[in-house]
Amino acid sequence: MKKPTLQDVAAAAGVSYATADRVLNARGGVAEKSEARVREAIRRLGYVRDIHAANLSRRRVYAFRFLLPAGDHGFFARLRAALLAERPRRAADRIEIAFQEVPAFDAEALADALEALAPEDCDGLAVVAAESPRVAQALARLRAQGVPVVALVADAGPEARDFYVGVDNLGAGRTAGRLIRLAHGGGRRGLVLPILGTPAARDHRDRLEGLRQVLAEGPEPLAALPALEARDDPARMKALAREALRADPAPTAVYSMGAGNRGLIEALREAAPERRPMVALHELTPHSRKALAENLIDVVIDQKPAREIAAALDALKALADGRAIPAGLGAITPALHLKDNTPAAPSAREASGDLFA
Amino acid sequence: MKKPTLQDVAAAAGVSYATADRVLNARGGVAEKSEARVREAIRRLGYVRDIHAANLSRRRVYAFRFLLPAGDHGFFARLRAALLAERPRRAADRIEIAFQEVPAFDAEALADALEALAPEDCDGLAVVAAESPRVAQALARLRAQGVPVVALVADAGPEARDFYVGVDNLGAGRTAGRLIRLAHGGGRRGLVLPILGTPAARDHRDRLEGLRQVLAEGPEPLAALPALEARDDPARMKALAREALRADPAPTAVYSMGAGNRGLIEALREAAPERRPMVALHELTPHSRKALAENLIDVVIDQKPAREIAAALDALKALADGRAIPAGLGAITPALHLKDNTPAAPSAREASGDLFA
DNA sequence: CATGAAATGATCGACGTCTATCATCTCGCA
DNA sequence: TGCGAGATGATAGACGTCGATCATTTCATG
Repeated sequence: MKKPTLQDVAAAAGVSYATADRVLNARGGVAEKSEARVREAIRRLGYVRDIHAANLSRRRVYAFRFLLPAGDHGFFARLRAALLAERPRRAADRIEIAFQEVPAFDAEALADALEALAPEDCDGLAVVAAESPRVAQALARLRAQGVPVVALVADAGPEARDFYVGVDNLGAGRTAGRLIRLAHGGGRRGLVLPILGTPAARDHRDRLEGLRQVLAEGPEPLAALPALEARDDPARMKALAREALRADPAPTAVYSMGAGNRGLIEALREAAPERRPMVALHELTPHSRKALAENLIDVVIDQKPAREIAAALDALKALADGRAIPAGLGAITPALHLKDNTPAAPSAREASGDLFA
Repeated sequence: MKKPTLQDVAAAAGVSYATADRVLNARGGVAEKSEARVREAIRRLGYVRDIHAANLSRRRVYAFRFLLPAGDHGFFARLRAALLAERPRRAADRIEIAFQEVPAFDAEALADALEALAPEDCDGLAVVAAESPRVAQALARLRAQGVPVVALVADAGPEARDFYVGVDNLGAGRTAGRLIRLAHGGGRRGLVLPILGTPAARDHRDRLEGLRQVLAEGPEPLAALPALEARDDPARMKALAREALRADPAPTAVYSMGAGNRGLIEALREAAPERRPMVALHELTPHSRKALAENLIDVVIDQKPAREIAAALDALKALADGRAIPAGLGAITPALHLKDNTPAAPSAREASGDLFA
């Protein structure tokens, strides 16, 4: 009734432990016939290698490396904090997390960093990728050298990595559009103001596209203004938003799909509270939390960085162990937060990622 | 640089391995002075017991038992499917999941089942609890016998369990209210129809209370009809909903906080599609997915049963190992699904929980 | 039939911990 | 001074696997 060991498998296959081991660990030098009998015994007994005993024996620690964009604020800071928070927990499972910052939004710098990586000190790599030929090539080299690669948040293209963990940004944009439509129920007319960082960013483009799709749907399309480009800069955002909110006709809804929302929130706070537009924006930060609490905005769409980190680690572990990755692990569903379903803020220590304070 | 072993601790403390082991495993018979030195060495070296080596040595497998309400449909079926899906995955981590059904909504039957449990074949218990004296007492006995108890979905009271995993139903109801307010933007007047299973259910009561709080808030309260009691029965639900939708004035929003939504959806499908009310309901099922896709409803609030199961297992493991439970593990934030952010449906095999098909 | 390569068996010492046993040492106290 | 209880040390054998080494068997080939 208890779990069979490799010894049991060997006995069942009528071979020695050594031969069963040769098959299991693909050491070669086994006759086809014997190999078949061992595999059959494994199947029949439902043998599963005891990964923990194996790791103990071979003194294995999983060295996983994360390449994350630098940045002390906003989403990447949360991603980094989530990673550092996982570090001590995963240590108990022999997972050692190496963490390296690379310049944000810079495919060349990312490629440099990837090219500098040696496969021997890395059992798995998670990277906020970019769709660039050099990045793809650097990843191809690493994978050829046996390093599993997980793309995180931003994909490198289906061919360039083993697994992708991230949200569906088109779906996020469509969901924002859907919420905006909901807020224009009862046949109310509206004018939607989209704000993005830059159309050069793939995720922003996807969100905008999703928004437009839904606004254009159905018998009563909603009108949209041209998208503002705030370049993820709070000051610029504030100036643009202030002006746009004063325009006539005023927008009835605002969807900000990039960063720098602090500026937008300041502009909203200064504007007349009555008849403020419906506002949806991205990422749960101290500022957006506060804005929700103060009824300055309505919805925050969040990428759940902590979940993305956890999923990436689980995927890397599965890849390193040669196991199947559970279905749906990489498809992170963006969370919608309104005023009353916002999880408690992480403590200051966790948020800063400083676990040694 | 590598992780210290108990051998290292013993050497650093100037005692033998045997004494260090006596301290670590509280076997007694150690002088206070020695014990202090061992503890100090543990602290200084940052020693952490290698749980996997320890489990290997003592042939430990975690026997966790789940008591879930019976029922082939709806939420509990999803909870059960999620549990069975975790079973093979957790087996690799020496976690053995025993699973037992108890009659739903029956505190006495639950207490019977709990009283029948023997602590020796159970290293941890997760249970969809109820706030009843007998249940509390049965749980108290088990905990006194060293069995950690996690309440799942429905709490047993803060004193009666070690940990609670579940959603904040008041917050869920408030969020539904918030969405309904959002759908009545621009000063539109409205009439909200709440539907629950039974006011006897704590979660339904909490959701209703949350809804009412938010509807009553602010300078422009929204009116609500008396709550209908559908008793989680689709047929009854359909009849009640059909009648309510035809009333004059018709409701502008419907919030169904219980089960049996199939009936509500059928009633909506039969009603005039133009000017249908805004609809929010609970639990992502095949029916609610379909209704989202067909634009019959607007929002589905989901408890994320798979996440609740995973959190319960993680909590049980941490309790069994005497580790701290990560912050925020038990507080499941309910998910809001609109038409475009609904995760892919689990395959038929997964949904049925039948993994051997 | 001898030869050599390929296949197989047997076994050892790790890995870090647990459980157990037995021998030895250190005291206070009679 | 000697006794006994309590504290400590030393060590063995497991847990299931890995990575070796070395000896033995099998078998096609010349």
